[in-house]
Amino acid sequence: MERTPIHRLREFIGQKVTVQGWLQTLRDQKKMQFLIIRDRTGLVQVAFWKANDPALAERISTLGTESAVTITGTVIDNEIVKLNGLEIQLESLEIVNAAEAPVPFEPFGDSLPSIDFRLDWRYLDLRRAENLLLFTVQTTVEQAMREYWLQHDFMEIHSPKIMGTPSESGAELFEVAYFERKAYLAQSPQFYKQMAMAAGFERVFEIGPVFRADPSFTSRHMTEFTGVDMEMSWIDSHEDVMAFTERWIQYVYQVVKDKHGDEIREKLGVEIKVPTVPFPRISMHDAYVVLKQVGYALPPEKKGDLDPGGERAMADYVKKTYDHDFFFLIDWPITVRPFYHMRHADRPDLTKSFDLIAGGLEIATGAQREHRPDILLQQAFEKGLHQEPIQFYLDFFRYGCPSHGGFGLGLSRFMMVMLGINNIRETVYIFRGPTRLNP
RNA sequence: GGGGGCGUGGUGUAGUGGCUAACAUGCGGCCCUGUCAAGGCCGAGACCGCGGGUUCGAACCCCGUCGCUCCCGCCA
Repeated sequence: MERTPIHRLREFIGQKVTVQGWLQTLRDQKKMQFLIIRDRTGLVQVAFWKANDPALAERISTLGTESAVTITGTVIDNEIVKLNGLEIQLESLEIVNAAEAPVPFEPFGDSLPSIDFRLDWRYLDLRRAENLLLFTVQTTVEQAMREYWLQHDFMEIHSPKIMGTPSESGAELFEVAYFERKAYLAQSPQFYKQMAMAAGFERVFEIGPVFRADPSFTSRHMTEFTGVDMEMSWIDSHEDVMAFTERWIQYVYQVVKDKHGDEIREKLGVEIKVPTVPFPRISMHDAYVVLKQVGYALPPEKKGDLDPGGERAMADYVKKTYDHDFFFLIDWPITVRPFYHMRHADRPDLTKSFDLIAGGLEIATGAQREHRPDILLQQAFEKGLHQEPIQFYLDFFRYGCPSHGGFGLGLSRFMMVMLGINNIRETVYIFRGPTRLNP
């Protein structure tokens, strides 16, 4: 018999149905048993008169909560039932996979264990409605991102995650044994998406894993995460990249709001607010002026950069001044940016780059790239890089490479901001950190 | 790498020098004419992360250690 999802049961009043799901609650009384069954779409009460089949009643009595079961029965409209005013009168039940009792923790209890304990039992944690929603929304987010890109003539690429040479700094690379040699896990698809520009693809995107060997113990860092990257050709400046980015984000927010806005409000208490464009743009120079005005003292060693507190202070300022949750922090000094960022022609000390700050959190970094090989090489030397390891990259710019730029964005950070969740471990399917390799 | 905080039944907490370690939830048993955040009664379950010290006496104070967590650095 075909399975009926719980949220459609009302269409089957008076009919016999099969429901498959998890036993969330069992109320075992003298004459009757009530089972609350949950599937991905909702909850339903199942009622059973023990006298109808004492053997079955006995089996039900032994069921642990969270057991996976298949039940069949007749759907009854019953206004006495508080759960959606309907119930299933049980005819048969198959235990697909019994849950041991007790369960390590109660996913539907009043209080939740610490994040660390829940990560040990992540699959149970993921059964919670909030998590089901989060990853449903993430699916929509990625779909909307792709839709917008495809509507604007982007191509999807998949670049390798095993690299032969440390690309940028080398400090945060994981080393792996590669037959007789060493190899490295990619900490960004940066060079390869730029190669697509040299290849004449003109506009590309990639959603894929990136690895950072940073021993960071914060609520917003991971050693492996999903990077959302794009690169576009024939641009005049980083402004072209920002103009695309803000509309792309606006589109994603709109799709999520249309599709899940009510459920997000209901389950997470968050109102999805579609941002207006353009997002405010604030130069690093102006940010320093603002921070001085609002009395935020940056650590003295910060030269041309902001600390996380400074970013949050700027986010507050932008919220008050422009009523906006996003802003671009632009024109970063060359000292704090990588060698491949293009510099302003009239200000060789400033890069044509930006960070996207959302809700006070750094969620993306972008720039126009330097595509002129002689200047690029010179900038690499200035940063103390050696030519040989990056020669393959420098070669991209030798035989006709258009001007280009793009950004890299952290998917889980994006989800944190969109859904107002303050720990990245909650927004990633399975967390990887310096001391977390399981599950 | 630096700093702060926290480690008490399965889980979440209380207890901060006299503890026979408390409460909630979960678990087991019994009871209950349809429950619905079900309810009632009974029960099992922690030697208080680990090691050392102070003290007549330590879950509680001190030192070390491990784990977790948050912040800074770094960044998406």
